[in-house]
Amino acid sequence: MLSIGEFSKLCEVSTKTLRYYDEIGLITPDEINPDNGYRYYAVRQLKTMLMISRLKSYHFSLEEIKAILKAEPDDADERLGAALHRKRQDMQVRLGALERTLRQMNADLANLARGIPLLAYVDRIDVQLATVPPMTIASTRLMIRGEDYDAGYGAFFARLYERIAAEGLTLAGTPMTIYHSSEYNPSGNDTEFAIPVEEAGDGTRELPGRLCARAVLKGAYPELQSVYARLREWIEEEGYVVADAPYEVYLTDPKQVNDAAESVTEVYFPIRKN
Amino acid sequence: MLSIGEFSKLCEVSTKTLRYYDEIGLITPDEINPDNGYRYYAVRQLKTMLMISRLKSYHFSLEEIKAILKAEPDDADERLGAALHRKRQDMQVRLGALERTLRQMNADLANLARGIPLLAYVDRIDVQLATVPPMTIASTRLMIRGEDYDAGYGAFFARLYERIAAEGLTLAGTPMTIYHSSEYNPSGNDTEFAIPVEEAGDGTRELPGRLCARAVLKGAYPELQSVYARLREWIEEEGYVVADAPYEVYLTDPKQVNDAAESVTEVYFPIRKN
DNA sequence: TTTGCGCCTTCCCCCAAGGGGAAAGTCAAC
DNA sequence: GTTGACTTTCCCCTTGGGGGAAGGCGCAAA
Repeated sequence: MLSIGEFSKLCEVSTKTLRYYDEIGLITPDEINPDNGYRYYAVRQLKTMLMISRLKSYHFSLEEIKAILKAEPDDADERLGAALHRKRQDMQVRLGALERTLRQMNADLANLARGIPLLAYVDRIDVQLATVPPMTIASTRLMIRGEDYDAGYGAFFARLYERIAAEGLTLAGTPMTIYHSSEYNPSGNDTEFAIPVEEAGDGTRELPGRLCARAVLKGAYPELQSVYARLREWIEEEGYVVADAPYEVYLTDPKQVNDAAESVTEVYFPIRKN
Repeated sequence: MLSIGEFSKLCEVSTKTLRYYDEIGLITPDEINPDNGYRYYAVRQLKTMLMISRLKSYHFSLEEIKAILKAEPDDADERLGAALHRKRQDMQVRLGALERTLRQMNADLANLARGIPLLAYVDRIDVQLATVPPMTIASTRLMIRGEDYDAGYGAFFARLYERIAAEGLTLAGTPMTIYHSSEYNPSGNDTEFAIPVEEAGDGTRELPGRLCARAVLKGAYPELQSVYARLREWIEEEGYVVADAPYEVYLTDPKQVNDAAESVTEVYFPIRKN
């Protein structure tokens, strides 16, 4: 039997942590003195704690670790293997993200060294006034999360193309996305995926012709926010106000253009004079 | 002027987040209607928010971002550059740690695939009974954090060697560390760095001869905990109890052995029959 | 002008994974 | 028997917000 202090020292885990783990049921002392509440750990629990520490170093949450430890012996190894597999995927994704972040930081540091402010490029985004003619679009509208966007929009456009083909409609432009939400919500935003067509049909609607501010983005989508910022600056400078939901038009097919830096996207804000 | 909802949508940041940022003073609305408390953001604040988002993607804390944004214009770029530099270091360290973790996970997965439980090696750690003769040690004792250990112990042993040389003492063994703390505390533990010497002198003390359980670790220090676990198991099985603070003896010089896998460390637990 | 609906406000509680410290009880060694 | 070390519970704090309630506004349609 080891007191909490001894156990703590051997595991290199604070007593605070051990009490917390007891509280959440991750590892409960082998014995608790009913008179004074003192916790006593069995020596064999050192190995359990070793396992917990290792899984923690693999960035499992305590909840996940608990599930792994509670597995029945007959399928414990299997479940552990599966969990490790999944977590490895996870870690590889994180690693990739970290590497991209580092490249971005390096680019920013290089710019700074040459005396170029980080956001200087925003002011160089070109904005034009555009008169957009009325059009007919085939569209689906739903709530979608920002993170699911990348994975989802391919599928939505594919389904739209199918529907257009099934109805025998004629394509009249490249895909676009209309952002209807009045604010940003991480758990989902009101988004409309649309493709312009010649004829009206089932599941199509009319978009009126109108005046728009337009900017073109060549390159990665994460830069889209800066395009929005620049557009709003321009709109204010020129004395317009926003009249409707903004939309993006994808001039290049993301499936054809595998280098994100080569993709071309237009951003439109419907506007009117104030 | 943009309402909080509009601003939120343009920045792809929730209104909750914007109110929180206002609360902590990271970005406060350009104007607040004194009648109803409505927040209104200036269009030029979109660029500030863009900057915040970018710094957040670099894993700066909101507190750090605030400090960067509040810098006076004359040295803003300088401070930003310095902060980016530091954070890049940080990210590189994290990247390295993540890569090591992934390698460990791969090793574990390979073991599992061959049907070897992850902690099987613990049971194969060899423990012997050892009678340690009394010795004299030159030592310094202090509170040190687990994380500072790697960086610190080189320095402490270097100072001890200096002192031994200055006093003209004769070396009688390799460096060792005695762990006096009765529990593990992440903010610092009572640790004694010691080197055996032949003669008594200033800042030396006697270590009595005694019975010990000893195990040898070949390889990385992170495995030390498993050696502790195995030792305690052995001590219990054999009917002994721990009589004093455990200590480690470094048989190989960490400065000479650059491959951690080649290092050899002994772990001793002073014991007596129960 | 009223009504309705959507937007905005504050307020409070919640998450992970514990850390810090207080007040009180207990153990063990001298 | 006393002291000092150890342990207990309890409560508040951290980061970066999310969820939802209750109530106050604003703008457009009827």
